[in-house]
Amino acid sequence: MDHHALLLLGLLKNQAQHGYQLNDFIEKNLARVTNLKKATAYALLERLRESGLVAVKLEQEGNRPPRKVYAITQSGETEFLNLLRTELSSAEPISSPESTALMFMSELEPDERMACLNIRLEKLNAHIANLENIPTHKSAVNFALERQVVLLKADRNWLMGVLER
Amino acid sequence: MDHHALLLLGLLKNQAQHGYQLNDFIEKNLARVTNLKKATAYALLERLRESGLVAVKLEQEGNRPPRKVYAITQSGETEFLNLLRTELSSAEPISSPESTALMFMSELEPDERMACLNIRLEKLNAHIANLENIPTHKSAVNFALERQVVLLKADRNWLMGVLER
DNA sequence: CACGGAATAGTCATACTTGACTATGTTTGC
DNA sequence: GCAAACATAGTCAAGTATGACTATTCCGTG
Repeated sequence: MDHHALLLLGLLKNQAQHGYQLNDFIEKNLARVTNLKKATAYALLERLRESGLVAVKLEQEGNRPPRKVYAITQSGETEFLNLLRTELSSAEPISSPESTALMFMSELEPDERMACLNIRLEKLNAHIANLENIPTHKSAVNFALERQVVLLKADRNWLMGVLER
Repeated sequence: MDHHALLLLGLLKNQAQHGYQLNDFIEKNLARVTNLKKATAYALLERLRESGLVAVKLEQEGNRPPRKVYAITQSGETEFLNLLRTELSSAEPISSPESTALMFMSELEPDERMACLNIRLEKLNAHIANLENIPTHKSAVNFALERQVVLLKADRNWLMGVLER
């Protein structure tokens, strides 16, 4: 949850926004580096409000449905910095679901195993190509994307090595 | 959840076990490649039982508390292979909490930023050293650990590059 | 100017996860 | 020969996450 809160607080620190705006931005620009989902974001915003880390103001534009505009509060800013320091100093093991599958690889017949891993390789390559085609991204996201590419490439190269054995 | 189920089914396919045994093995040997927690495992075992993927038998040894011994069923084996194929073919973006922090790095003063990242670097190095000191691990876990080391090293090397800029 | 599709703005039931807790049995150092 | 530490075997309340769903408004095109 912490990193989700960090993300929302960070975006709100930059600019007060309503839920739709936040989610739209996340879906369109950050989907590759975060897995925060829409419903989760709304729920989290509500929790942040309860904790006093963000403040809500109702707003209506023309006949559009009314919006809740969220703004970061003073204690929200403090919490943001605390979370940022903590997360930036941390290094958790990288545990993607695939690690589990790799443990049991040998339970499949060689043919099938190779087939699955080749599909995986294609997907990794597609992800990488996709990321590298983004026109020099908004600088904030930059580092996260760069790291993502580095990790994906390391994963791909390792996988290619395994396929050769 | 899928990969958690895959892990439990895979362990049970190898040998019928009770909850404590499973959790003990996971904590002691797999903590570096999975994040399945004890309470989660017990809850998941119950769900697997409800779905008929595992069968339970009560057992008692001496005066010890009675145990529920879980064994994989026929349909459990089928499901295991399906999950294995799916996960082995998949390639999700690697989204660790740190990615979010990296996006907001620039919100910290340079000094503090460097300090945090250096702590992170130390932790990455410690993780790597730790993994490399494991005496050639049980072969099943092998690939997952190997990949973990590869990813951690890629992460570390990238971080060192960033620190130099 | 009507109609379909996209944008806006969420909600909700359900499922999943986990820190903290309970409770008994076994071993070990002194 | 007993108290403390450790192993065994879980449970539970509370917190989190999300796919599926609702409902209104706007806009472009025929």
